[in-house]
Amino acid sequence: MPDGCAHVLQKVGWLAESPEAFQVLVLSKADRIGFPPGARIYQQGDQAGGLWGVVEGRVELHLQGDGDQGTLAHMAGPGFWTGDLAAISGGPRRIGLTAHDSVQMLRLPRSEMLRITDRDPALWRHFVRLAAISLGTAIDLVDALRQTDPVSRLAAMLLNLNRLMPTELGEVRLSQADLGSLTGLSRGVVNAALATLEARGLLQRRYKSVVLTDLAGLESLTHGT
Amino acid sequence: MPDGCAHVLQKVGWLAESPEAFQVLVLSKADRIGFPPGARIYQQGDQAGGLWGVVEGRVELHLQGDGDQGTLAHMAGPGFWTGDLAAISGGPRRIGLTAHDSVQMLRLPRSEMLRITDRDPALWRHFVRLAAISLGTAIDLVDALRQTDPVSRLAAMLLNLNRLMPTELGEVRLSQADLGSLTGLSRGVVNAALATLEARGLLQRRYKSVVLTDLAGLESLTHGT
DNA sequence: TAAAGACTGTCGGTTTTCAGACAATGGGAG
DNA sequence: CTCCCATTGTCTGAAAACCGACAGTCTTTA
Repeated sequence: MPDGCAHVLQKVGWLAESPEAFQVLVLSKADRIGFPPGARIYQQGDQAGGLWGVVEGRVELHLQGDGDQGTLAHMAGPGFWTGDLAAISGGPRRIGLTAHDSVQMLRLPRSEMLRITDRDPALWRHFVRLAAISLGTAIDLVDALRQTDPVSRLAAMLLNLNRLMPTELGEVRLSQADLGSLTGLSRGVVNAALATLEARGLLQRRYKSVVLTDLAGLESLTHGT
Repeated sequence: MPDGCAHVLQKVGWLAESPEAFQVLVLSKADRIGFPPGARIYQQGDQAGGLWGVVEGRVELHLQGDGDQGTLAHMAGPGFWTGDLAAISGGPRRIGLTAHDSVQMLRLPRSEMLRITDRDPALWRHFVRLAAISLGTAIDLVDALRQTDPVSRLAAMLLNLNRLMPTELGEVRLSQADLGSLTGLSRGVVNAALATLEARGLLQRRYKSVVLTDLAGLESLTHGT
């Protein structure tokens, strides 16, 4: 098993809840690959390449592969897994993945994945769980994007980001421009919305980051006024 | 096996691609239940109740369970399956489901589902496929909601709806008010956007419906510009 | 330490959306 | 067949978001 992987992965995400034998099997077959900031990990239309997991750093999810790289749709940190849809169905990638920081990734090739499940079909169950988590994340995203009020939408998006890239202090380290891209709002409106939320004591604006100080308060904003 | 189910289900969606033994097993264990228009099938927060499949009619997907019933987020027709996330992870429902028309549903209880997979763990694989399809649908929805231009957003949403509730002529039978609720736009803007698309020859406005006449043209609107 | 670059907070003009209203039209009920 | 109601197409004023621009602040690099 690659050194340093297990301690991270077993602390975060779905793998921790799988049987240890399964963890060992997955981790021993997975490659560890590093990417510099901005590097393309995979993009829309690529053929299925297996599962990818974030070990360290943050990755950007892109949609609408406009020939180029598509627009920034979401971000995620350690413990996030992706590629399940393409890996399972064998179809082309639906999203693109790009390194935001310097990133350490874990890759389980599709062939290895199939080999593992061939040997023990019951392990499919754990890939089901993985897909279910991805689906939950997508639903959260839809939930956030359906908010029409900028303040609510930003609050929902910040909660999602905090869930996908957790820090001890509830800090979301993203520029307001990035938040604008994620929410589909202009930078000016993002700033105003952040100011509103700060005035209500729900968060603090920092340089290139936002500190969420009242998660419950933010949550209450997202379900109807 | 319930009469009349197989011929529908085997024509649409994921089940058709599964081994026949799996189809028979699922269909023989599933209940068939009818709902009148507007009836609540399940709602957010409910405990996992298994898989639901649409046999006939159309269902509404609701999000943001605002105490009441939440806002209309999506619609789907025959061949659509849902409930996988809750059924698999055992957690509470993330979305609510309501009958739009008079609806015939197929329900596979969670207990039956687990019994089936206990007997033959390899069948998990087919539930993975099911979850993957749901994830693809969710990504499509995110894709549509991320369009900022009303015309593009509406075009993307119409394509999604046509995919989820296919008719022979590419007809989406929904009022402009419903389309407004689905896209998060006001009715007036929906009308204007439809007029624009009609002027370009991409669709035809009808009473309580829209006929898509140029799917490729609509598709090209959704990626950039 | 100093300079350069990037980000934030804010402003004003322009464009767009929203909310509500109205007449005209289509479809269903009796 | 006629009436009734829901839906459409359109318009208005009010509200909001977008865009570009600017000075001030923060961080990093030389």
